[in-house]
Amino acid sequence: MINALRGMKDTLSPQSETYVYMIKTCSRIAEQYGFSFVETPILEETALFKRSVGESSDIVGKEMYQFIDKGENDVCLRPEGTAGVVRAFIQQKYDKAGEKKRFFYHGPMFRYERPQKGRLRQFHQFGAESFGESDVREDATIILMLKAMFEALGIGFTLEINSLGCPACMPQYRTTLVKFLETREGLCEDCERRKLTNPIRVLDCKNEHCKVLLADAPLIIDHLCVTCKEDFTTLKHILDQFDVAYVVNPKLVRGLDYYSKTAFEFVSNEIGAQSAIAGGGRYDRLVEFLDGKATPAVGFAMGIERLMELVKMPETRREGYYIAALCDEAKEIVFKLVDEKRKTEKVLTSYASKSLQNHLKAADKLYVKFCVCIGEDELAKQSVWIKDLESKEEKIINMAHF
RNA sequence: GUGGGUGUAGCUCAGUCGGUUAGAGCAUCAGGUUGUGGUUCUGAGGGUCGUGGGUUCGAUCCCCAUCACUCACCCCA
Repeated sequence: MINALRGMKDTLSPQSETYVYMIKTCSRIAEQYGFSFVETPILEETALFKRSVGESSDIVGKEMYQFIDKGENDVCLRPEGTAGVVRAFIQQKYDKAGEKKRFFYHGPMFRYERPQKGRLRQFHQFGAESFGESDVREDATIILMLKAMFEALGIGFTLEINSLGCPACMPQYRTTLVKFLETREGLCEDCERRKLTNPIRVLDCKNEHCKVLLADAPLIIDHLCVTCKEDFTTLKHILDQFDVAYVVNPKLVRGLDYYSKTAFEFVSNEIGAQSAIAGGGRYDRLVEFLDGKATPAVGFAMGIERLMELVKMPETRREGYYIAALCDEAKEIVFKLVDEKRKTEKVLTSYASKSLQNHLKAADKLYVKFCVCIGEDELAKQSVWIKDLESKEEKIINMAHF
């Protein structure tokens, strides 16, 4: 027997109904916020992710499904969605046009990790990216949009925000931080490495000893330039105004290298250790990094599998018809009626002729609203017997009027 | 990559201090005097007890390995 690969899952009913419901709900809301659907390839040139996500990240460093294709191209399955959308944005020359563009996407992402609760090798994200808008109100809007999505889906969350600074203040802070780190002895191996590659990430270290050593580390939030500081204040102000509860987490850094300024994370405490349900922020320099014309941008991604078990689905109601034969002679007309009715309704059937009791049981189980049967009596009178399984009303109507 | 837990019927799980034909509930299918469901009754089908090796007269049970699933670390959505 051949099984699905490790960390890869089939999604069947009823989970698939939840999946579809989530995509529909989030897509609708994204459209209301002016975003349009974009579909980009799952397979991309490896360089795209090395340059965008960053070689210092674990995602690129050790989690990519990377291989050489038959044309000798170094390619990989996308580990996240932003890079592809940015690439498409630049390839369409939207950067040069200078228009504001807003996109949303959803689909599979791939990371070669050890699977656990809320972490798969092939998982799905819903995300959105906004290009050309540098106003911090866009950052706030994206957070409000996410809030609207979670509310529509009945999902509770806590929101953490931070500012990572911009080219005007971040490098300076970085130097300050590195100097501080030089004074600390006994950081873990990972942190020693990060010190050189991406010192900001050291702050996010989960190692208890490191936490102690870093307790009084300088924080970016205290070293922001005037603009960044003002923007962060505006963001907090808007969130207050719209009753979005949040906590400022000065040690919140995004795992991907391209973020700057606003960074945020939506967290749930109901789904195990992998508690981040959505994350995002501003990445004003990424378009440039990928050879486009400098374009401010902000976006987010949410993990669909992590949210699936939190979604509160609307109540399902009985729906559609079950049409079946009580005797072999009725089979032919039943088959015809089924096909006819399917032009306008959901119709289920049985190819076997069985007792009324059996058909009622089957219809009930399939959770349809109407059970329709045709037997000897109905054939003789050219009628159908129909029962509403909710109201229990039943009647016999002319076949032509069914 | 590292560590813990678990692998018995389609599903959820019992069980054998190592002993002959391995059980239950749910689900499925067939019936309950010839046309009335969701909460009835009866019966049936369905298992190489994850795989390979070892110990033993004998292993589903003990030991080793392996694979899978799962949770956590790490990382991240």
